[in-house]
Amino acid sequence: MAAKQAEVTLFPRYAQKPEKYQQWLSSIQERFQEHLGRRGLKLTHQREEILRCLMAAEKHLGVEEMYTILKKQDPLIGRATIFRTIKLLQECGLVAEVGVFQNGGAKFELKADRPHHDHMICVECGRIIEFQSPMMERFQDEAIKRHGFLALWHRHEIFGRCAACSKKRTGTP
Amino acid sequence: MAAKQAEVTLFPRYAQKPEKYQQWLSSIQERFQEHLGRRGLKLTHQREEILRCLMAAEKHLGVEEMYTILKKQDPLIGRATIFRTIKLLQECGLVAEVGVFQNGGAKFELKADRPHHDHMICVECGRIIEFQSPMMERFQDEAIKRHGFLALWHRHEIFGRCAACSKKRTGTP
DNA sequence: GCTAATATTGAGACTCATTCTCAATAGACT
DNA sequence: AGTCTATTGAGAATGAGTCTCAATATTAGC
Ligand SMILES: [Mn+2]
Ligand SMILES: [Mn+2]
Ligand SMILES: [Zn+2]
Ligand SMILES: [Zn+2]
Repeated sequence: MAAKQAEVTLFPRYAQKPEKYQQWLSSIQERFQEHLGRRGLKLTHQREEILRCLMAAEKHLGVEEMYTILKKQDPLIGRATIFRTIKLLQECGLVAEVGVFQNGGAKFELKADRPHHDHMICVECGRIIEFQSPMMERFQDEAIKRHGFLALWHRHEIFGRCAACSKKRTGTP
Repeated sequence: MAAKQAEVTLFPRYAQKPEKYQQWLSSIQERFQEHLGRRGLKLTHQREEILRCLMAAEKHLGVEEMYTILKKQDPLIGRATIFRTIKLLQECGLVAEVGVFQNGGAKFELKADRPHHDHMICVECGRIIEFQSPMMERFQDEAIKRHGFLALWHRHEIFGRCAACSKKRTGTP
């Protein structure tokens, strides 16, 4: 096969350290492989490429976007395979869904090794702002305990206008 | 028309005070009417019934459920009208969407005059637990400010197993 | 490397929530 | 009542996501 390495944009925190990046890359791939092994599933080129696509993209990707990207390398790839693979990646905690907004479909992001964060989504320009609030998480945990709930995952999304779009508004009434 | 009053289950907090309930009912209807008026829209029987349906039900309702309920009084009502009306009610802040979960469609709840709350959703039995955490909201607001974001609404849903379903599990490995 | 057993794939059919279209009708105003 | 609109419901259309199935790729064992 010896296909030329996909032209990935380096994840910013690894921009200056390609060795580290390679390490990170394989650690994640291993984690995926392990999950597959545990369930008697196989590692295929498609699954590898789909994971690579999510690792390379430094943003929240929709299935259609991934399809467009992946088709360049593998014109025969099918949407169904992307959906199926994303599901597998979610199962093993490598990928999270974000921003199931009214219009288009869901978006996904690589979650591996990234600290937990939530999202503010601009309804004007679609920008997704990531934010962290340890305090918020802490009181969330408290509420969960208070109700004897067993939390598996959560979704906290704030919809509104980003700073840029708010500014634009005030200029034109 | 003089149709017999819909057989509504009283909202619990008004169970002992029917006069207060009537008052609440009309205050909400007025608010809806006002919104319609402001946009040159008309108040129709269907719109009234749909709002009444949401007021009477004391839970989070899906469109299909509402359709079933409403058909009993008006066998000709159409799903499209329900969708359209819900959208109007959301616009004027009377109704909120909750728990767009993987499977079936969205659920809705009457929001008018109820204090803000978030949801824990049991992935086993579908139960929806409402909870409040002023502290959480407070730190959320802080994060919003920090990012210069203008929040319009938010969705904070925790998925997992409710206390009852957790208990059931521990009994059978 | 070759084979057998099994999982995977992609095309396209399918599902199902939501939206759209449009001709008939109902609401608001005078 | 009459006029001017907005609304309605039936059914078609859309679109994300899932399913089916025959062809193919992967893996483990030789
Ligand atoms: Mn994110
Ligand atoms: Mn609620
Ligand atoms: Zn914006
Ligand atoms: Zn439960």
